[in-house]
Order: sequence, then structure tokens, then C-alpha cells
Amino acid sequence: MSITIRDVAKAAGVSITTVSRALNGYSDVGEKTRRKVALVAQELNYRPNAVARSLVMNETKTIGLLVSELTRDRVGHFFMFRVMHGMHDRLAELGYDLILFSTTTARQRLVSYLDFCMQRRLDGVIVMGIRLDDPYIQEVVDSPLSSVVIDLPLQSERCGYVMTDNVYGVKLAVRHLFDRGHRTIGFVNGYSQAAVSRDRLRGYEEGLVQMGLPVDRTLMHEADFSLPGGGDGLQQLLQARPDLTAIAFASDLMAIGGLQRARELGIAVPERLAIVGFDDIELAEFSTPPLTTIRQKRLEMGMRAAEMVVATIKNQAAPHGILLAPELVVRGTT
Amino acid sequence: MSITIRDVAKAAGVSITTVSRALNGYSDVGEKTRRKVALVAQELNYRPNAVARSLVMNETKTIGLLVSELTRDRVGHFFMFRVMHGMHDRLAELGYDLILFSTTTARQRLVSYLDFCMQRRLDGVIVMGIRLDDPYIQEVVDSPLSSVVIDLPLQSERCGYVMTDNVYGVKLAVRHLFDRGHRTIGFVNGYSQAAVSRDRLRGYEEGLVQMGLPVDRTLMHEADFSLPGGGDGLQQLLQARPDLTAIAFASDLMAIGGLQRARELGIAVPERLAIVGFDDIELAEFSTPPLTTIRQKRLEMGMRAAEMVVATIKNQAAPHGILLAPELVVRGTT
DNA sequence: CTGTTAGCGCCTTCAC
DNA sequence: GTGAAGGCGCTAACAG
Repeated sequence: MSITIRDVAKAAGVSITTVSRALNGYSDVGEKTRRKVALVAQELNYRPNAVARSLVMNETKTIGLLVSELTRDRVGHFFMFRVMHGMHDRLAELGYDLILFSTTTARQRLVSYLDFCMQRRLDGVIVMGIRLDDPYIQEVVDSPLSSVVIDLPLQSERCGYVMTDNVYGVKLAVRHLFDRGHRTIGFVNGYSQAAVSRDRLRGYEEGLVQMGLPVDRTLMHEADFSLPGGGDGLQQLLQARPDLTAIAFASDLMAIGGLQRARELGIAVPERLAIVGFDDIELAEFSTPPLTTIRQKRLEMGMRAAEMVVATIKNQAAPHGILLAPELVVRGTT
Repeated sequence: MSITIRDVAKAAGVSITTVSRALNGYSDVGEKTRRKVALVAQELNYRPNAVARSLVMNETKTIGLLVSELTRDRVGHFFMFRVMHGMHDRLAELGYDLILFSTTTARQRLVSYLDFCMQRRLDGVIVMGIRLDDPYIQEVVDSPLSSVVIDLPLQSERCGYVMTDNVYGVKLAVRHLFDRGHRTIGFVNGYSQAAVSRDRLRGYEEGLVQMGLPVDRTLMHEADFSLPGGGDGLQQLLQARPDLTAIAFASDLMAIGGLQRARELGIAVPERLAIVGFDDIELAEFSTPPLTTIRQKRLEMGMRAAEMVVATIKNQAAPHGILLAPELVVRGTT
């Protein structure tokens, strides 16, 4: 077996209590005792058993990352992976571990969200990639467990959220297009079950209004965030409105799909048609032409989410909503 | 506080022990007692505290997923995300949780790999995306902790591995190109710190030999698995060997980069130059033309890795090496 | 079949 | 400043 606090106590010739206090930096320990204990612990390569500690402290220092059925979404990783990095890294700094689970997992076990988390004694949860219509989200929000939701503006006593200011983002895109001289600007959105889609649509409409441009249903198309979906969107939009000179997409992947389709159709980008994406995924820089897009600060989203759960857990701050400002990245498609 | 086994015992009018046994399906419990206990537990919505159980059982039912510095690699998610799905899903079925951590995290804390895992009482570890030259891998292999490595043929008493048969895979690509009439076939490899690169190179060379084709250094290029890297590879190869009629790439992303570059250079694919990728990432299907490639069964890789750690933990099977057969997916670039 | 007793490894009053 | 004692929630002999 691995060595316990008892071994250290014995070796150092003090009581278990003293070892515990010495190692946890309590002030009421003699300086020489502390040093002695530290030394012995070092020599024995003692590592406190996190499980035992969790039991008595009633905290596991573990955050759950709840992702909706991982399998279904084939392209979510473009966005989510970096967010996960940010989350993981910041959580590690804060002394927390990240444990992965999906709604299906919990559902399979026929237990409620809260039961699932309580059983594991998670200290908090971060939710990502969940649709508006997922029944779990309500449980999350109502739960007494600290949580942060990404890309869904849900808020309650113990639940905050982090998302990009999507309205502002698409406005940025529209304004940019307007500045480039475009007056007939289309919009290809993602599916409506995503909260971000609603905001992006609003950003598009408000952007048009702000520029003094008419808002017209025939300029909008609802796709599914996929590559071919973006291509189809472009094609249908262009068919309905041949006078279109620019299209804003609600995701880079769709924009790249649009880019491909445009090439197949012999439509020159950006000469005949300008395109703006959304996200700034790794691929955006390398499309041909390189994609002009609205950058989401994904790493930061993850970090902020991490900070917020932890702050909520420690009651250092009430959960709130964070809206991260995206930024325009001008490349070759406009 | 949440309700404990004691509450159930009290409510059911039996001892704690009986509750434990009844709920854990031991046979030595009276049928009516069992039912009574189950009912009460149900009514009270009792969930056994996993932490307490872990402490006494000395197992956490938790597997660590060790990924090398998440941040550095910008394109790893194309491959890794699906593998993670497979891993997560199978582990969930087997009753294990997956906890994410990176080499940097552990390193920051200045503890060795083993200490890191022991402190958390992980039951096992799966390692992915680690380079050959990472100092951690030796620790993993030597460790008494059950582990499985993905894409690195490391094996020991408690360590097995799962990877695609990369040699066979590239041979498949070469043979396919040969069958299509190509006799001068180039190869763009990934960086040499990846074990898969070595295998894929060998597959390429052996494939040529098998087809009776000469092996020539000027036909090979070492890139970095990135999109632009693939483009550069194609360009340089073509410059050195204008007689090239086909190129096999060690990854889809590089192949797609090559595809783009070919288009920029006005090289018709597949007419003038045939291209084969490797991986079958989601994007492959949607490149123009759609990419012919060697499919790695990523979901299965994850699942097999999951099964292997668990089997090793339970001592149901000795850790071993699994080589998954890839398959040729013919699309439009050949 | 069921209850009693004894820990798992650690932290935390409370005395000394 | 230090140690003894109790307990976190659960399982596992050992009796009866």
C-alpha cells in the first residue's frame, strides 16, 4: 500500500494531528516540528490521499463537464476543444480536476442530473454544447449545485453563464460588410435550438437596421452549422436573391462550406461575393481565400467559466452572466 | 446534507450493514428485508456516497486521460475528439468515470506522474497524443498503475496499447494508387516524434517495394501534420519531382492542405495528381474533390482502450497491444 | 439471515 | 505547541 499520514507521524515521532497541521500550513505548529515533518514527508514521498480528504472535507475538488450526447454532434469539437483547454488549464491552476460526462451517460443510469452529480460529490458543473430544448438544462439551473453554462443565457441562484456577445459579433460582421460597400447582405444561421443562433440572427437584423438597410426574410437561411449545410445555404440564398453581394455565416464551418460551394458554382470570392464567418476556428486562417471572420475567444470562455464555478463554490461571488466581446478578423473573403 | 446509509437503515428499521448488503445485491439477505430496504432507499432517494465507498473499497472507478499539453497542438482535436467519445462511452458503460489532465498540469505541480495519479487514487490511465520524446511516457510504462497508450507501441507488465495498423494503412494507400496506374508516388509524412509517422513511413516504403517500385528519398517529405505543412509538402515534392503523379499523405489535414495548394498551383486533382489522405476526419468527405483516404476507426480505438484498462485493472486480462485494421475509403481524389 | 465491531485516511474540536 | 478522541459514509469480517 502507499504510505499514509500515520507513517509520516511515526517516522517523525509526532502525532497524526501534528502532521496534518504542519503539512496544511497551520500556524500553531512549532517551526522545528514543521520542518521535521516536512522533511520526513518529503523523504517518504508522502502524498495525502485525496479520497480520504474529500470524505472528511466534504469536497472533492472536482468539476464535472457536462456535454450533451457527444456522439451526435460531428463538428462540435471545432468549437469545444479549445474551450475545454481553457477550462482545464484554469481549473488545474485553481486546484480542481475536470471530469467528463455526457447527458446520455446519466440518462442511461436512470438517475437525475443532480443525483448523478451528488453521488460523485462533484463540487460544481460546467455545461457545454447543450441545446435549448434539452430537458437537463432546467435541472441544472434549478439545482443547488454550483454551475456555469456555456452559450446559454441561464441564470439562477447558483448558476451563471459565459458566452460571446453574439449580437454584437454579427453586427460587427454586417458593419464590416457595409463598410466594404455591400448593401444586400444575406445571412446563413445555425439551427434554432441553439441559443447562439437566436442572438446571431438578432445581431444580423439589428446590424442591418443600424446601417439603414431593409430587413428581408428572403435574405436569411437556417442551416445546421455543418459544412454542406453552409454550402446549401449559400446556394439557396443566391438563387432566391441573385442580387446578393455578401453573406454572413453563423459559423466558420458553414462559411467554409459556402466558400467551397461558391467555387464550384464559379462565383468569385470576394470579388463577386463577400463572405464572413463566425468563430475563428483553426481552419479559418487556411481556407482559400483565408476567411474573414468574427473571433470568439474560446480559450478565455473556458477560463472564465472555470473561474466562475470556483468562485461560486467558494461563495466568493454570486454567479452571473459574462458576455465576451468577439473581434473582427479581416482576411481574404471580404 | 444529503441522506446517508444510516438514514435508510433507520427508516427501514434494520442495521446499516443490512442496507449495504441489500443494496449491493448480496445473496445473504432475506427477500422481504431486501425489498423493504430497496423501497425505503427509493423513497428517500438515497444515493450512496461514491467518495466514502472509494475510500473503503480502495478504488475510485475513475480513469485518467492524460493528454500532452493540450494547448500546443492546434489540430489534435480532429483525431482525438472522437477517440475520446469512444473512450468515455465505453467507460461509462463499464461504470468508470473519465478525468482529464495534461502533462503540463502534473508538471506544474512538480509531482511525478505516478504521484499525481496515486494522490487522486485513479484506477487506471489512458494516454493519448504524447510524443515519443515526452519524458512522461517512460514513467507511464514503468508504473504499477494500469495504463493503455494510444498510438504508441509501448508495453509492459501493466501497460498496453491501442493503435491503428499504420503500416498496413499506408500500404493500402500505395496499392490503391498503384492500381489506379500510378508509378511515381510521393509521401508527405508527419513529424518524426510521433510513433505513427515511423510506421506510416515504413508502410509507404514497404508498399512501394511490394509493388515493385523504387524507393527514393526525393519522393518523401516530412511535414508537421498541419494544413499548411501539407501544402508545402506537396509543393516541394512536386518541385523536386515534377514526374510525380500521386501523393500519399500521413494525415487528412495535410492532404487537404495539399489539395488547396494544388488548386492554387493549377494542378488538377485527380487528373494530373492523385491524393490519398489518412484518418478520415469529418472534413474529408467534404473537401473538393472529396478526399480518398485511409479510415482509422477512432471511436473503436477509444472503446478498445477503455476496455483494456478496465480489464487490466480487474486482472481479467494482461495488457497487450491492439492493432486496428484501417480501411480504404475511395472518394474523389484518386 | 442479521447486527456488532472495526476500520479506510484524513481533519478537527477539545484538552493538556 | 501538541496529542487524544471522534467522525466523514461506507464495507467487511465475525459472531450470533
